[in-house]
Amino acid sequence: MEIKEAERIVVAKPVPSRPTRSTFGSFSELLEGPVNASPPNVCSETAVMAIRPKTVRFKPLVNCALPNQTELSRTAVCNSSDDVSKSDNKPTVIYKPLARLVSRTTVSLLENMGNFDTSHQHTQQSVEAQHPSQDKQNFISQISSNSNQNLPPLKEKDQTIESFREASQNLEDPKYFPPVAGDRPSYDGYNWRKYGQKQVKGSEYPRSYYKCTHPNCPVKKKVERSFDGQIAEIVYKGEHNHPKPQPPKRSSSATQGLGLGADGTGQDTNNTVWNTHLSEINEGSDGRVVNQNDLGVVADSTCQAKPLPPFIPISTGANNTDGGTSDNSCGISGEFDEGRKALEGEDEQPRKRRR
DNA sequence: CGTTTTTGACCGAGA
DNA sequence: ATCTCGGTCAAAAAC
Repeated sequence: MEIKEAERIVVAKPVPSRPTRSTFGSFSELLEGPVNASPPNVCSETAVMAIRPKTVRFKPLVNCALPNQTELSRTAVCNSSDDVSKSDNKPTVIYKPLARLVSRTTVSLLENMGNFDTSHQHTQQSVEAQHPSQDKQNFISQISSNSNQNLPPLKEKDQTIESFREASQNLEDPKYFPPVAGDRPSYDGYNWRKYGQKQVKGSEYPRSYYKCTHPNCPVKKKVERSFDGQIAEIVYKGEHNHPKPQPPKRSSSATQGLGLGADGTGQDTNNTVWNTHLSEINEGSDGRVVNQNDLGVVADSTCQAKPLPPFIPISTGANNTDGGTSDNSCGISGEFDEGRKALEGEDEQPRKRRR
């Protein structure tokens, strides 16, 4: 692996140099540049295959984000979707929420670029490649399979999808960006307080630990984000013992940003919906892992129309088995939005979010 | 000024 | 008994 990393680095170098596009008007352009450029190269860069973004990336990499992203996208693109299909055959087993989802990042990037469809499948595969472990593969496979196949109509899922779609739409819409009520009130409708962050060994990205800010609420969640702020993985633990805090407003302007993404999910009606979800999720998804393939959907709608979604594995802690699922639904939508925002500019987010 | 985030240290579980 | 690792705590910093 190490060797590959080295290679990867080498490969990555070219990316930074890209900025030759002196005409970068904005950061977004910057992103697009590498991304757009990558596809073509990607194919040619079969070598990239060897390059595995899996490499652990440390915080300081912020500057490297673009390069890495590019890599990711490339890798994703390079990988053939065939493998993905293969993965379908694999048993649907789930697994520890081991962090490992590069795809997210890739997906997000793709989404931004609009090339999304081209790579998301690959992305999954890339993930596999990156993670040889069975569990992971299975996990991924499941995801991919789910995404490719149509998942059972889980309500939660639907909502998620909708929220994502909306979110995606919002993304496209410049208006969307308005930092939604800060980051705390996650779009999932709950308020979270970060109480820790750590670089987990197996995961590529740092893992953040959040607690629900509600007084007696034991719910916690772990979120792994790529540098670009995209959520690689979310794991919920526990169950909210309180209704969602009602966002101050979502009827008018602000509503667009927050409301759509999260609310579209049904937050306005939240509690009710949540409960529904709880039961639903528990049964349907085992109450453990929720694929966010739907994201892909979002991307799809946004970009081209391709069903393959990036997946974001969301896992709930064992506790959720009983009913913590509500968290899931919440978190999912919320996190996505966050991720999206992150896409816009992770660096700035923290600032914006805070007051 | 109050709240949240950051981040290193600490703790417990598992190997 | 020791080591590793994930999760949490809590002081300091940032907003």
